[in-house]
Formats: sequence, structure tokens, C-alpha cells
Amino acid sequence: MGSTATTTVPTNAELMEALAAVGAAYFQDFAAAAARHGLSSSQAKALGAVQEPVPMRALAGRLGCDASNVTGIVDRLESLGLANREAAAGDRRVKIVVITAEGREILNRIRGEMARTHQAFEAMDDEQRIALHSICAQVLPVLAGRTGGAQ
Amino acid sequence: MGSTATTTVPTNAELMEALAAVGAAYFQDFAAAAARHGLSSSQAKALGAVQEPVPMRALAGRLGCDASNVTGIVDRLESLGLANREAAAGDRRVKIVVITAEGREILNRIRGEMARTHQAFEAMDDEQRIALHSICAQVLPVLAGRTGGAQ
DNA sequence: GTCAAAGCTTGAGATACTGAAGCACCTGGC
DNA sequence: GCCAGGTGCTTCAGTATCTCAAGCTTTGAC
Repeated sequence: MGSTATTTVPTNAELMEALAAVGAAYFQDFAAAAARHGLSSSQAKALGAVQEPVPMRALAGRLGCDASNVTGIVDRLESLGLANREAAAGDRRVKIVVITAEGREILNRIRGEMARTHQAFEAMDDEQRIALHSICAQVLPVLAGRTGGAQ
Repeated sequence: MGSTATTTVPTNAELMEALAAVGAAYFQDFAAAAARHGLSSSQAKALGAVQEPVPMRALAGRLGCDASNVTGIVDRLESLGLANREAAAGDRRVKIVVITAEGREILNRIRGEMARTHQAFEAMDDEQRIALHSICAQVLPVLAGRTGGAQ
């Protein structure tokens, strides 16, 4: 940057407030886009988490909720034709959730229709996009609890 | 920045992915801290939205849900002693939600206990904090739908 | 073969959320 | 003053979400 001298370093509380506001607004944009396609935000979030095939148990981990909860969510995705359960080779206890072509289609449409989010991106210049992306990449492992990357 | 020449501008899809991941991780940290104090994430979110007194209807707007929903959430906050309904001067239809001292105490404790979020902040240098804060401030009005401030 | 553990489902109970209906109250026109 | 229409909140179905406990099947170690 180095644009001006006006820049004072924000406190943690200020950063937290700003991050929370942006996160909440992003989430509402996402939920609204999902609702337009008849999906709850939980269902849409689950759909986004199974772009690669994922066992039920691991999906629960990704969504941060109990495994029994995932059963119901995947039930509904399956009845909507957006995902399927497949048997895992090698362990017949495991069921793997696989997104269908229609599911991927809907997911892409939802992401494309997040109008406010896209507007927000357009309000950034290249330097800001690079900075934001790099900060997210740097911070994510810490925030998600994968401190090293080793494990 | 200006550190190196390696920086290529991320696509919207990459930015969206990064933002979603950070947002989700932040939210899980928040929900976990709230749960430690016996609050659901909806209740904690509502508590954070009433640091200033807010009418029920406006609270529904802030939370992005139906007004009838807020009735139940505030019911529970009230029965926990974390917030109160007060009559509005001048319009007896309106009920204003006011956080209690205990509510503010719990809210501060929750925010203080968001360990991963604080770790993530510590992983940033001053330049990054300034950049992130400024991007959030610039992008929030667009993302939240208050484009000009005029309307 | 037996047993502990893991993966998924089911059931009960609480919360969250929406939409429709209802009540109390305010506002503007008469 | 009075009445019609609009606004703010609550209540009432009905569904979805979520957690915990219990159950079933399968796996892996012994």
C-alpha cells in the first residue's frame, strides 16, 4: 500500500467486528441464492462440501456437526436428485456421498447468482484482490485448526 | 505488499472459495465458543446484534430472518437473563430488545474465547491487518446491500 | 470365534425457521 | 371523533436442523 499516512493499525476487536459483518453478509447472500433454488443453507453448504466424493463421517467433520445430522441432510439432497450415496470399496460400513451432474449444475448456478458477492469483488482492484486472497490463504490453516499442515 | 512478482490476480471463483472457507471457519470458532456458554449460534448472533437497543423488527432485519422467528430467540435470551424486552416510548406496538449486564459479560467472554480467530489475527502483520480492515470496510456496504447510503 | 471399536441410522427432544392468521396500536382521511 | 388500512409483535402449524443416546452392521485385533 503505502498510499497515505492515515492508516492506523486496527485492534483485534475492530478486526473481529469487521470480519463478522462481512462474514454474515456473505452468508446471507449465499443463503438467499440457495433459497431461490429451493435449498436451505445447510443443504447448499453440504452440496459445496461434496464437490469431491466424501464419506458421511468426514462430511460431518467438514460441516462441523454431528454425523446423525448429516444423515438427514443427505437424505434430502438424495431425494432432490442432487447427490447419491455409494458404497465404499474396501469397507462396507462406509457410504460415500457423490454429487450428481444436476447437483453440480445447481451449485454452480447458486454461486453465479450471488450478486452482492460478485458486486463486492468488482469493487476491489487487483492489488486488493491479491492481498485478500493471500491473507485468506495464510490465515485459513490457523483458523481451521490445521496449524502445521504436517499432520 | 510489493514483495515479489509472484502475485497473480485470483479469479472470482478463487476469491469466493477462499472467502467461503475463512467465513465457515470463523463461524465454527464462534459457534464453539458460544456453545461453551450454553448458547446456540443464533442466540449468540442475536446477542451480538443488540449491543445497542434494537426493536424486534429491526433485529429480524439484522439477522436476516422472519420476525416471528426472533420472538422465540429473544424469548430464550430473556429466560436466560441475557436480554430484556422494553416498551418503546412513543409507539406501544414496538418492543425494544436491551442486553443485560450479564448478557454483555457473556458476549465479551465468548469473543475473548475465540481462540482460533485470535491466533489467526496474530498470524497477520500490521500491513495485513490494515489491508484486511480497509477491504472489509470498503466491501461491506456493497455486500450488505447498502450501495450508496443515499436510499 | 469373540470382542471392542468404527460408520451409519434411528428416535426423542430442543431449537430454528417460514408462512398464515390474529391482536394491539398507529396514521391519515373524513 | 371515527373508521380503514398499515405496521409491529405474537401465536400456531409444519418442516428442517441439531445434539445425544441407543442400535445395527462391519471391521480388525486377539
